[in-house]
Amino acid sequence: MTDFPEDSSAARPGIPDALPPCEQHSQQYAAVRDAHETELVEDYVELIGDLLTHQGEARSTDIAMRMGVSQATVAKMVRRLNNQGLVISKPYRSLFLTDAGKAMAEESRLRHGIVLNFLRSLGVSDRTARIDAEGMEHHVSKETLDIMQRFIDGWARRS
Amino acid sequence: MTDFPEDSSAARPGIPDALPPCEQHSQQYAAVRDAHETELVEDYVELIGDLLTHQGEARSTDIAMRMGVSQATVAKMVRRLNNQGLVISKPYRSLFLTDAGKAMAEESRLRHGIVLNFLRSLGVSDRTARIDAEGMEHHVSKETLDIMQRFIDGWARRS
DNA sequence: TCGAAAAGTTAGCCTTGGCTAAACTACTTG
DNA sequence: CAAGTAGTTTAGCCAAGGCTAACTTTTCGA
Ligand SMILES: [Mn+2]
Ligand SMILES: [Mn+2]
Ligand SMILES: [Mn+2]
Ligand SMILES: [Mn+2]
Repeated sequence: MTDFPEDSSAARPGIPDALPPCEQHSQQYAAVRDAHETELVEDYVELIGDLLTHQGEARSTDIAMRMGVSQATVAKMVRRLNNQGLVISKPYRSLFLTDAGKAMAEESRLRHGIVLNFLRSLGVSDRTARIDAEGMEHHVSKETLDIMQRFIDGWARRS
Repeated sequence: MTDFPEDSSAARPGIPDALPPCEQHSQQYAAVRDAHETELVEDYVELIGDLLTHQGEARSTDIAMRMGVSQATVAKMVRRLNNQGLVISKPYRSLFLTDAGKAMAEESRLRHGIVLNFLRSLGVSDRTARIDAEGMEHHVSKETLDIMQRFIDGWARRS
């Protein structure tokens, strides 16, 4: 079908992929480092949004339980989220999201849901799909996400 | 088709996913933290293997260029890889892989290739597929990887 | 209502993975 | 074969993201 005529290092049967040009190659790793910088923040904000939706409040002890991390670790991260204007926290009270936080939470929730449902529609078990999606979601570009969404739609229509 | 009867929090049309049980949820994040611990090591070892294959030698200056990172950073990582018994390095000489290193390189290369070709076969452009695969590869379970491989096979037969 | 348990905070420690600067070794070329 | 350039190593700095321990505040039940 497609044969990637624009890229001489693309896959051809039997021929192992050559190394991509240096500059492109380093951009791949840079993109991963970038994703990892924002990843934790996205997961916290998404989780806070989910807790607010499903339990009505987001307490740091619940976050610590869900994240599998100490309360001290949560406290430190919450200060960061506060400084970044994503979360509103008053001492000894539950957390809330700023408008920016709500936007990030919603965007993350949507993206996470697409990746999760894409894996499910491929036939991956729910348990595994959840584990894989938790990490994969942060490394999926807009282009890939759109393709996943279309794939889910096609699968839903067909089933 | 499948309706995930075994999991009440699985996707149903219109109903937003509930939060998974606490213990399962924390395992998701733990799996991501685990993946990130081994991720860099895997990328270095895979890259060293690729350089040995495609250029005949793996010099730390080339690694630094490809990774988009300073030579000092590479030197520090190489010492770690040495201590972990993955790489053989003699002062001021190119690097080689131990048997354990070769095994890890090969496993990573295969996994990376499956994820990359899976994205390509979905219709993702080569450039984007390479970027996304570089991060996704570390978050793909055996179960998902097998499904991706079968998907590629089906696509290859069909095209 | 008051005292204990739960929740939240703070301080200080550690490892990882970046960086720059400076010193050292190896390679290349006139 | 002697510079000079390219490659490598080491030292020391920093931020992120974990942890434990000790403390403070809030919540709850007898
Ligand atoms: Mn995630
Ligand atoms: Mn790889
Ligand atoms: Mn990678
Ligand atoms: Mn990742």
